[in-house]
Amino acid sequence: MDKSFLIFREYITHSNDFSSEELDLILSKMEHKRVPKKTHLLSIGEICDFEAFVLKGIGISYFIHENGSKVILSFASESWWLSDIESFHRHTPSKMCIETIEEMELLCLSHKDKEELLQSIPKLERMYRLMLQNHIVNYQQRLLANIAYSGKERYQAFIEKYPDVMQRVPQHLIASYLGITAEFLSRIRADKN
Amino acid sequence: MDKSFLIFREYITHSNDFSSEELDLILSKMEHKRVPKKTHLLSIGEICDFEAFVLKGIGISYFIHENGSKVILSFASESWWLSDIESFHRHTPSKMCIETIEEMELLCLSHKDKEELLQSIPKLERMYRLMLQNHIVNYQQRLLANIAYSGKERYQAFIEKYPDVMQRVPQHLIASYLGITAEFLSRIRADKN
DNA sequence: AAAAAGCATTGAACTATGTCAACAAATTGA
DNA sequence: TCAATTTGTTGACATAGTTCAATGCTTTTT
Repeated sequence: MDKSFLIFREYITHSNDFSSEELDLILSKMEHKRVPKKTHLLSIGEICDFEAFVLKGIGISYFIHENGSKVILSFASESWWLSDIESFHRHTPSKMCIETIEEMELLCLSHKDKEELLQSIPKLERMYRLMLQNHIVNYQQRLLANIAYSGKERYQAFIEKYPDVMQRVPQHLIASYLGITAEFLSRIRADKN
Repeated sequence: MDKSFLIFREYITHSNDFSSEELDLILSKMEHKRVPKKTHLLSIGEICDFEAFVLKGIGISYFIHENGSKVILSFASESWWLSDIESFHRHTPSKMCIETIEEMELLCLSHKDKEELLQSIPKLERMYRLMLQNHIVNYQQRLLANIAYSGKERYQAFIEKYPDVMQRVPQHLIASYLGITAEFLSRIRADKN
C-alpha cells in the first residue's frame, strides 16, 4: 500500500475497528488523485460525485452570493473531507463550488462505490453517522459564533482553532469564512490588543 | 398502538422500510411523555439523555450568551427532533437549554435504548445517517443566510419556510433565531414593502 | 527582469443593526 | 376581574461593520 495512504488508515481506524481486509476493500474503492493548485473540482450546477479525503494540501468549498461575492463554507486540509453533501447524496445540481488552493492529494469515493462499501461493510454506516454528528456540532458552534460574537472575537477563536489554515490561505478567504469583509479583517489585525 | 403515534409511524416509514415487528420494537423503546408548556427539559451542565421526537406542540433549544441573551438554535414542532446532539452522544455536560413553549407530547429515546435499537436493527444506522445529512444541509444554508443576507431577507425566508412557527412562538424568539434583536425585527415588520 | 495579477492596508463616508428607555398591548394567573 | 408579567412597538442615538477608491506589496506569468 502506498505510504501516503497512512494518514487515511490512521484516520479511519482511530475510532473504529476495521479488519485489514475491510480496510483494503475500502482503499480499493478510493481513487488516488493529485490535483494542481487553483483547480476547480466542482462548479455550480454540476452534480458532485465525490467524497474526497484530503491526504495533502488544502481546498475550499464556497457559495457565490447574488452580488458576486464568495462565502467560504469550509476549508479542508489534511484529514478533512471535501464534498458537497447535498449534491452528492441527493444527486442534485450543486449550489456550491469546490476548488484547490494548494496542490492536493485526495482519496476520492464515488457515490456508487460508497453505496457498495456500505453494503459490504455495515459498520461503515456507523462511522459515517458519528462523523456527521461531529460535523453538526461544528456547524452549531459556528452559527452561534456568527450570531453572538463580534468579528474580532470570531477571528481570535479562528486562529486559536486553525492556526495552520491561517498560514496557508489568503486573508480575504478567511474574512469570508468569518462573515466579514477583507478590509475589516485587515483592520482587526492592525488593532493593537 | 396509541393513535397519537401515527405521526411517528408515518415519519419513520416515509423513506425507510421497516417491518411491523421492527417498528414495534422501536416504539417499545420510546417513552411517551406529556410535558406542560414553559418546562425545562434540559439545562446547561446537565447531560442530555433523550432524543425526543415531537408528536405535538413546539419547543426550543438555545444557548445563553455571556451577556445573558438567548440565542435560539432551533424550533422543534411536530415531526421534528429535540435533543442536544453533542451532549447526548458524547455524554458531556450540555452547553444549551431545551424547553417547551406549548404543551408537548414527545417520544423519548434514551442513549442506552438507542444503542440497543441500533444493535438489533442495523438499518436504523442508515436512517440516522441520512437524517443527519439533511440536518447538515440545513445548517449550511442557515449559516450562508446569516453571512450573506440581511435581517430582512432572512426574516422573509423564514416566514416562507416556517409559516406555522411564526404563528406559534413569540416574535423575540424568532428574532434571536434569525440573529437580530427583537426591536429590529419589529421595525422590519412595520416596514411597508 | 518586467509586466500583470492578486493580495493587504488605509482613509473617509456611509448604513444596517444595536442599545436603551418609555410605553402600549396582550396574555396569564390569582 | 384586576394585577402582574410577558410581548411588541417606537424614538433617539450609538456603533460595528461595509463600501469605495487609492496605494503599495507579493506572487505569478511571460
